Amino acid sequence: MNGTAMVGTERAGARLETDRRRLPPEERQQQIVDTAVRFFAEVGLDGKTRELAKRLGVTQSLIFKYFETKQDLIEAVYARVYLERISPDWPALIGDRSRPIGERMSIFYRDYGSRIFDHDWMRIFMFSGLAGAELNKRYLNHLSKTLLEPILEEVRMAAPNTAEPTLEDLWSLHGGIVYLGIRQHIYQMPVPGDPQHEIDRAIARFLRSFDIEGP
Amino acid sequence: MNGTAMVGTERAGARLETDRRRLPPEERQQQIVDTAVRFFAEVGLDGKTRELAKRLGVTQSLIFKYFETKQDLIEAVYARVYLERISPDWPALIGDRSRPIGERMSIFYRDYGSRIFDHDWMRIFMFSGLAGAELNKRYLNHLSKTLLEPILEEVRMAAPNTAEPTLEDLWSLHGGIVYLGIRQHIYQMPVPGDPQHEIDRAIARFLRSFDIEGP
DNA sequence: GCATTTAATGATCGTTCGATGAACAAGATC
DNA sequence: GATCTTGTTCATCGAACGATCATTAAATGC
Repeated sequence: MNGTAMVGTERAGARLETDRRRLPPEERQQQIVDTAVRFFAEVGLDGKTRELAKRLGVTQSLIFKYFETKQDLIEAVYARVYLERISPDWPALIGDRSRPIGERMSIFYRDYGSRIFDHDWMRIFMFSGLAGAELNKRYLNHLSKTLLEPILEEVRMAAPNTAEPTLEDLWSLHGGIVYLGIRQHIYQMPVPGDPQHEIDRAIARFLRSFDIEGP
Repeated sequence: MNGTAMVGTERAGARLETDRRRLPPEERQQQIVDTAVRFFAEVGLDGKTRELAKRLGVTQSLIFKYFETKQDLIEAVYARVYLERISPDWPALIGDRSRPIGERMSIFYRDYGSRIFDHDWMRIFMFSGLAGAELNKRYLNHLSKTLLEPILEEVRMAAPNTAEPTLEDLWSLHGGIVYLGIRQHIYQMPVPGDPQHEIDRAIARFLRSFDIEGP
């Protein structure tokens, strides 16, 4: 199970797969982080460096050539995993009043779901949250400020002035959607085959309760 | 740094409250489980028995007099914590058609919330879920069968025959409510001071989206 | 082909883990 | 107050942990 690219020199295939492979440092470092993401997502941040090394097919000591401490490796895993979860396009999408709010929310949560309904992300986010990492709070605060609050404003614009939605209402909708991923990847329960359909239903119910047409 | 053992009042020969105390086995066992619940909820199931012993003010070896292995202790923690979370009264409440469905759901989730919006429970449930414990699945399946499905039936009874709610709709509502506790106890974020108010809003929105009057 | 550089290994350090068993002492009974 | 029971401590085990460092061998330049 060698996942990485073979190096240019192909010498008549006499090389054993268990050979000691010499990778460019940058490539090796990336490989370690890749594997560490999957590894820590499975077993938790208390996963042992020896087992990680076994998955990598290298010795445990090699890991410490690329990361001074285990904590440094974990930080690299955080950095890797927290990228790719937030798109800079979302604020523009949310504020695009040429489209109905239901459509905007549907597209947003379709994209959002495709990024966070991910085994590794879900579990590492939960592990780090339980460990008290500051990253989770920063992430959620950022989410609230740059996405939920703008959505709230747009929903208010679209709603007849009867009863106004609150930010907590949006957190509730958000929680209901995220809970789909929690059921699947944390509790490992079966979930509906088409999450987007459930998400659209949740959005439609939300908007309908404020007399707004859904997606 | 260790504040457990030292004595403040120096009455030589007098009864020292922090002395090595000899407890009835039943009492000691209960005390260990009590402390272990709080301890594991804080640091996770990988918490070390020596640190737990320090909190108890006893030696580490004493723990193994009452529990053959650490895993046995964890099972005892599970058993302790999973009790008290489900009331036998709920099915009768949910099926009581002399009251409007909104009121029944409000009362149910008020009681449910008072039981699960708990620091120790929330975290241990999440830790054990991440560890792949079978208990979580059993708990959630039980919840679905004995509570969510009956609620679904009652909501359908109360709804005009326009659009029928699904079980997934109820999971979505449930997730939105539970997410309040997750934000508070897992991510340690500030949450609204009156959770019941938010819960009632969520229920009202849910029912309203099916043209039913809320609580 | 030989010297140089440097990934990667292998052996090992000091520490800490869960767990064990002998020794000790608190409390009841007589 | 001597005796007995047993809750608790003390000392320690082997395994496993993160981390270190001298050694080995694959790539590179001359």
